[in-house]
Amino acid sequence: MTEASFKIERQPPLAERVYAGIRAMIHSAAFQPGERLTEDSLAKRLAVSRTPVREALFKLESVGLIEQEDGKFIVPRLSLRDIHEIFELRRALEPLVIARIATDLTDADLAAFRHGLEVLQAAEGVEEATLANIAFRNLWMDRVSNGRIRQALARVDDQVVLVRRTTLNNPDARRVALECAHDLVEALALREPATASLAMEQFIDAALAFFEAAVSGKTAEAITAGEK
Amino acid sequence: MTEASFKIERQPPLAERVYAGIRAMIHSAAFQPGERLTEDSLAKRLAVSRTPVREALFKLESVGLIEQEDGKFIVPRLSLRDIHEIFELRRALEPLVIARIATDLTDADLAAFRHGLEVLQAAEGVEEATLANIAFRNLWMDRVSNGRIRQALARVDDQVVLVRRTTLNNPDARRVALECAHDLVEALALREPATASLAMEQFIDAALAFFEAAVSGKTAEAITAGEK
DNA sequence: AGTTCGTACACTGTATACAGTATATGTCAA
DNA sequence: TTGACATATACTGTATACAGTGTACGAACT
Repeated sequence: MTEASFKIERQPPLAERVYAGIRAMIHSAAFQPGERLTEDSLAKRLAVSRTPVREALFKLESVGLIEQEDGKFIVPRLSLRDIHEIFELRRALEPLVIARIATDLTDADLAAFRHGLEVLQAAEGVEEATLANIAFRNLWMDRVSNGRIRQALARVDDQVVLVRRTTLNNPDARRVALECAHDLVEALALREPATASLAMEQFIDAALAFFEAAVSGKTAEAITAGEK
Repeated sequence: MTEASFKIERQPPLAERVYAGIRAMIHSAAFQPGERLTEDSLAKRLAVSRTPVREALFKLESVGLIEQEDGKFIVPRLSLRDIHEIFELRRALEPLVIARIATDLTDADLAAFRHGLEVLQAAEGVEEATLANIAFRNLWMDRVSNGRIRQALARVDDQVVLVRRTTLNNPDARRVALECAHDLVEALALREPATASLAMEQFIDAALAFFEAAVSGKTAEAITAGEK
């Protein structure tokens, strides 16, 4: 038994890797908002057949990362209305789950949060800050015991990603996010559900405010997108 | 211009019809919980190729109507835990949206709700009651302006369907559901968000109670499923 | 009889071919 | 120049073929 033999890793289906690939492209803004994605071009670009690409596209659509219109797939232009929708859903779910987490929190969990916060504080530059943010977010999302709620959150998250980059470019936003995360951890430490819930609401509201500022203030393009 | 020419109705893709078909089968309990669904057999049964069936299966999986396990699709056995998860999500979203609806309610909306309630009262038998219930539910779900929340609700609904039949077989459950619907409409009539929200919570809690009773009291099979 | 190996079968994953449809381009006539 | 029509092009929808893999069943060996 010289070989590592515990994990029999079957490589994931091609469709899944394609999904991850396109998802990553969208995350890194490889496509223009509103750009059309055709099966053929993606298939050629990724050197696979249309079939897995097609499957990946449908899955991306079901998750909300792309939109379908008469069978044509396009990268969504998030309007201000879309952003409000997303944040309304976040406000419905996230304070609730964080309250639950605050109730069930173990000391180990708390330590993990404190560590996540430190990483967040230490992060420099956009890339690092983004990663730290995602890591911090995962910290509590992973602790949601209700799988269906976790899934709903993950979907929202996928959409948020579409605009996150915009926000985190702003140093002010990063600073505020850090403060909010700090407050959140404090609240968790108290193990008071109501306080934690409130902290999360403030976190979300702050994020929304920055998104709005970024959208309405930024470029003419972004503004017209908001009027859709 | 003798022909009706407004709506150019292109018939929906086969994959979508297959999706609807399998969905309907699941709703009408055509499969055993835990039963495996293979692409070939469904394709033959529906007289189409595997391709649209495959697409439909993936979509069904993404919606949560079936599960995937090592690439094999199976009809889920809902455990008690699953049911709790579903209802927790409902409790998070539905009171919130009904509060919003209560705020924005027009007189026409109210009339529609009153009519839906009458239909519900007039319904006799399981089939009719089920239909009336769905209709009533759609009444308020259609009035959710936030498309993303509506989508999240629709997903939950799809899962609820998996067990609804069990509950509505019970005349007591039907009676209580009617009462709850009545209270809900009353609350809406007052246009008091908080009252409506509360009424919805009671609606959900009552439904959960009946589900639990049905699962834990009913058959040995159902009980073991609950222990999963 | 039990265990192990091999073979057949059943399915999924992926590629590819073909058909139907919308869209763009160009040509001809008014 | 403009409008209508025809043709070409690009793409999706669906079917089918083929490969790889897990699984069940049976035979041979111990």
